[in-house]
Amino acid sequence: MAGRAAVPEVIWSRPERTGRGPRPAYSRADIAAAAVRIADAEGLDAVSMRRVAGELGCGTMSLYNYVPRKEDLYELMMDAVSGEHELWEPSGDWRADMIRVAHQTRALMRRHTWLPRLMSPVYGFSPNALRYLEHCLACLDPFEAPYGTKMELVAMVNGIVTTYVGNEIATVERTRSLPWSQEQENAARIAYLGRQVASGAYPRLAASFAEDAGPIDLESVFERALRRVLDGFA
Amino acid sequence: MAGRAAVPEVIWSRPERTGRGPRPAYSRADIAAAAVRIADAEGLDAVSMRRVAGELGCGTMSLYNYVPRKEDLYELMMDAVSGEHELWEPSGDWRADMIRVAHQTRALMRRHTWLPRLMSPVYGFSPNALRYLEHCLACLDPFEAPYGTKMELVAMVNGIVTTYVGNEIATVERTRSLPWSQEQENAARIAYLGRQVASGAYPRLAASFAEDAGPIDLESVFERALRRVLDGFA
DNA sequence: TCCTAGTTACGTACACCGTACGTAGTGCGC
DNA sequence: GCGCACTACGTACGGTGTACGTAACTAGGA
Repeated sequence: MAGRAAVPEVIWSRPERTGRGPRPAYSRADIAAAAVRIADAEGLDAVSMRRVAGELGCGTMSLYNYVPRKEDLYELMMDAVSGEHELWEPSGDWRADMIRVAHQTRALMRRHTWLPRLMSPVYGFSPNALRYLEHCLACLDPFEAPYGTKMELVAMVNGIVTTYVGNEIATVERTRSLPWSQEQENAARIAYLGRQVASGAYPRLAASFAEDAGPIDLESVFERALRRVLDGFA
Repeated sequence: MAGRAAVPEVIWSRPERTGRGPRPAYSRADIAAAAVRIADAEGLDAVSMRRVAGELGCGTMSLYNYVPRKEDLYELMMDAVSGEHELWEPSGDWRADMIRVAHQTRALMRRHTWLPRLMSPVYGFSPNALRYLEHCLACLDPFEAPYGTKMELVAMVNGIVTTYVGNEIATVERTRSLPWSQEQENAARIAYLGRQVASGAYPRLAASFAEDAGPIDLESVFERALRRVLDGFA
């Protein structure tokens, strides 16, 4: 009666090892690492129970001893990458610390491009997620406000990072399964947009199109967005 | 040679009707409406090619005459709900107008709970998406800034709405496919969180937990976040 | 010490998915 | 009026998550 609970169950409340029966061949960390490896290399859609089991070298259904549902596999993955956050002694300048947190999270997400798609408060309860949240709150110690407000700030920063990185990598991830390249895709969409805009139906869009802003630097767009949000809090 | 292009193709650049051959039995609007109806009622995962075809009353493969890939079905859905935005004559107060835009989008997303999951710049080229963007830019006419900045503002507002509504409905959507209710799920997670926090490993989290803030009102959390972002721009 | 109950391991099977391909019928443009 | 592009759609393939049944194993209680 390992899995199949008829009652809600957080995977983290299940002990990894109970003592009875044969010693499990893999740890949760092994499984998470295998799944993350696949997702990094071939995209989130390549992460199937069969594929992960294959990567581990066991039968497909054996995985279900460790992970009652595929959702929980995602949860293990999220916890594993949350563990990549390197924490530090808060500097005393909460604004600077939050900017550092945000940049680190952005780097994390660009390293694991499937992460924004999986981002959800549902995965906010894992050990490493709690550890990360506690660190954010520690950085916010000098920020005099109720914890409710601090939580809102953390949620906001995480939201911004997720949104921006998600947008940054959307076309990249999308064309992974398509028979043409990202450049071709972009060119086709720009061409179509140009035609629409030239129709005269969207004057301001046309003006925006005409305004030559030079090449856009994703990093600085992100930086500006982040600072504006923090300004809104101060 | 209707579908199956080896070259990138935006669905909107394909004419809905070419003239040759039998008159199509359904319009794109019909198809989008059917898909939206299913997604609203049973969740995005219930939207399959077979299911939509069944809803329309045609064979599964007939759908592929209208929609080369399932992705394009999503694109039709996104355009259809974008069309639900009701636009207005800008008031002259861009801040007020953007707040109104944001609230309307939030309502739209809460009406179609699958929308945040599908939100992506990839779908930003559809007719109704362009119409919506043009409207946002019109609202921002009094805001003196280059179009690049206005675009960043619109992206930011959309991002905030998506993030917040996405978080609001995450557990609701999640438990749709689970054998237990959302309330049970939440209770289980809170209970687990309580146990973790009580362990003493997360002092600030514990303090936050202890701080009785009363029931949280999602609407006002959203409102605060939105105003902070707009403040950051002004 | 032995027994047994709770585990691990995993093969088979089912219902569902997206969609490639082939075939038949239809009606517009030349 | 002919030809061809189009619509319609059945079949089939390789994939998915996972329910279920069975065999092997091992730690705890008698």
